[in-house]
Amino acid sequence: MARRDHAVYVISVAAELAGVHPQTLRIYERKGLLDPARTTGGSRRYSEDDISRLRRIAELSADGLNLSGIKRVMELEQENLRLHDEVRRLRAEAVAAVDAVRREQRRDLVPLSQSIELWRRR
Amino acid sequence: MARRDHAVYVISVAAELAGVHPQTLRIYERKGLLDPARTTGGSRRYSEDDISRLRRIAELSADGLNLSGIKRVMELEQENLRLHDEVRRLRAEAVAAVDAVRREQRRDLVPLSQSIELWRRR
DNA sequence: TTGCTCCTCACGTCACGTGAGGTGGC
DNA sequence: TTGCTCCTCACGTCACGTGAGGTGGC
Repeated sequence: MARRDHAVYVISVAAELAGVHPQTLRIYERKGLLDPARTTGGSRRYSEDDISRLRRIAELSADGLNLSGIKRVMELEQENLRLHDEVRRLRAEAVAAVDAVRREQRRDLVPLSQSIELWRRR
Repeated sequence: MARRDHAVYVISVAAELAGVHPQTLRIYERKGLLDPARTTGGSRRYSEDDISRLRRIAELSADGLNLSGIKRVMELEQENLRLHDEVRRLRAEAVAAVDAVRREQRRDLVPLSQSIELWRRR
């Protein structure tokens, strides 16, 4: 499987994979909806990530959103995903922190007989 | 100050406050962008919350989003706000949980002299 | 040369805002 | 009665997708 960020598809193939007109891809790019790589000759090359993004654009477009809306929605969805991850991370961290405190304090405890011994030798 | 969810504005006033045509408000409603209260006679009554929402709609519209996009964006913004709150709450909770464990374990500790006394009387 | 790419321009369609027109209740 | 509300319908404008037309490099 190719690296998802490896740009391999020319515009006609990308358009076919996304089910849209090649010219439409150029419009999306002009609107800032995606930014495919370019060959040294100046041709566009689309990655697997670009194709996913194109499919998401197609979905939102089918839902009736215009391009400004699609752009904003995809930004918000990304932010949203980041926040979901943050919540998951924080939940795990909270549990780990409590465990750590418990473990640390248990390490500080000493059996009574040993404490007495230490106290006598003081 | 009126309760923010208290519906007091008739459509002409709401339109004026939001800077749009009354007919536009009816379109927004049909599109599911907001849902003002109704009098028993069937007239719309807008609350302060509705006006805020209308202002946000006007902003997004000025940014070039169409109504489908505005709807989706406002839903995502709400979800986003909820997640931000969740993150803030979790951060506070994590600190509180660690403190609680520390405090609880400190309560379980007994001065050595007292421990010895207890041990002798056993 | 063939078939792609690049770009710009034009047209058709649709969404949406504005407004007119006719209705009914405070 | 006056001025609001309700609704539907029609028009103008704009966004966007499609396609044509002409160009240039593998």
